[in-house]
Amino acid sequence: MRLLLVEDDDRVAAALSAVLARHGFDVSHARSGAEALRALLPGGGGPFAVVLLDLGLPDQDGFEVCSRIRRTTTTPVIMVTARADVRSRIHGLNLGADDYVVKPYDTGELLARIHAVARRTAGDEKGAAPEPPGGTGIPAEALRFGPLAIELPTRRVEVDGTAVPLTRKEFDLLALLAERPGVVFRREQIISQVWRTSWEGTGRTLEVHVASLRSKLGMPELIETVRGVGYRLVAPVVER
Amino acid sequence: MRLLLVEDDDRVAAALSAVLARHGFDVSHARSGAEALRALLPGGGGPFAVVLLDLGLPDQDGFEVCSRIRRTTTTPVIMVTARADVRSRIHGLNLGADDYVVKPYDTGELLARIHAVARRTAGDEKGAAPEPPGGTGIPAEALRFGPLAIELPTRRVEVDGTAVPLTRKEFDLLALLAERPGVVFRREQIISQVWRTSWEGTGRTLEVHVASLRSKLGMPELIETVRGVGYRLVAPVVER
DNA sequence: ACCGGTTCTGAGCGTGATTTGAGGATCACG
DNA sequence: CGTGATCCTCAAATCACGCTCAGAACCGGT
Repeated sequence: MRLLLVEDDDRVAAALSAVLARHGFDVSHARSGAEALRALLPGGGGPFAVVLLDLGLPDQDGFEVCSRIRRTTTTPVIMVTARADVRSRIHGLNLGADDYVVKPYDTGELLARIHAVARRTAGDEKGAAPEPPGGTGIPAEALRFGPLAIELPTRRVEVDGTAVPLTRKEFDLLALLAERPGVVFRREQIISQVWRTSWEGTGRTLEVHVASLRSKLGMPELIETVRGVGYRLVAPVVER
Repeated sequence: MRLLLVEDDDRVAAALSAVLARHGFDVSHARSGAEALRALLPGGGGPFAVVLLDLGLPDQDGFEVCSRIRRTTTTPVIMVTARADVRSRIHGLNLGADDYVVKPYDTGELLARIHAVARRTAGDEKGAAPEPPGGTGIPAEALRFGPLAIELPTRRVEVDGTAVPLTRKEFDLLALLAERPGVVFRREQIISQVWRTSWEGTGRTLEVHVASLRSKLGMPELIETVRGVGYRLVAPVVER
């Protein structure tokens, strides 16, 4: 379960991250409001089950950040802050925050509250931007590249209309590249995203998975290797 | 918007009711745990958007009441109590409560928290309480997948026209998957939806229920396991 | 308090998915 | 054209994951 921790103080963030990680959360860390909003964009590391938002940010007002998050996503927000006054609490909650926890807090309680919020919102999905106009309303998150179709929620991949069974890693890898067609992902980047451990692999693992993807998809040119850097998904030339 | 206020002290209840009513809520009042549970049964005055639950009840432990509410409904619960210690808070939240407010509280904050919870829950309302047999003829919301029919309000499941008795968890699990055929639910997602109380699950529980579902339905292929991710209900083949 | 049904736990097992390793191909650059 | 670095292929070994089964705990109704 992924969390986004928005906190400018690195020491606090590190300590809290450790605790959360120990309880099974996969924590991303943003040091500013801008960074947080970037992380919430598609491909920014999400989707996140919950955002823990400190109000004392350097670049902008925490309330403002919350309301921006609300404007583009439905990702739950728990405000975590030293501002204890009732006015702030009410303001925060009315801005769309799901909970408001005052520092200093008990770690166990914070965990319980995170769980409570996540429990309610599990299955909401789509922390992404609102659907582009003109859509049918239902199908939502499907990516297409010529004969290739990738359905995120369903984890199905089709080439020329016939389903291609992919394993977990293969699909995650493909989905990652497909989220940003054309841009080059570095090997470490890919590894830390697909394998959620930052273990610096010294094996041929990544290559093997890429190979198997290429062969399964039957479009070997789709995934281009950029020597010394990583890989990228080349978008077939489409009219614009 | 309907609220259920569970509070044994009539004076407190009256005062709070007045405030809530003034803010547009339709408040029902229960004086005991038993009364509260009765109110949550179908036809008891609900459905309620939120339950405000005082822990200091005369007839039974408030935690117990919460846990019972959770066992049969998904109605959000906000615990409102004088018990301020962290242990109680954590316990309450882990029992499935959505929020925990300590007396004395600020009325404005309570309102904001009610709204925050209701906002999240708006539009849930599904497999809550079972409808009494011989119902009023309300159009049953039924899902069909080939020979399989699922009636949500009635919690009945039929295969080839013959009823299949399912246990509570089995039904909830099936209903969850059936809600979005084809999409893959992660194990954590399923657990937090079907088992509403947060619990560090380190067991084979989910597998066991899936297995029993598969065998009871006699259509083992209906629920597909997606290795490393979770499960999905295979969508009926549709032409496009 | 009892009883029947439901839910949870733990150990062992099988099946794929993932990783590893060695050698061969390819590339960039002098 | 040579050379080192980088990437690819292929198969075998490892490992993680989900499945089964049986029994224990637990709950709800009588």
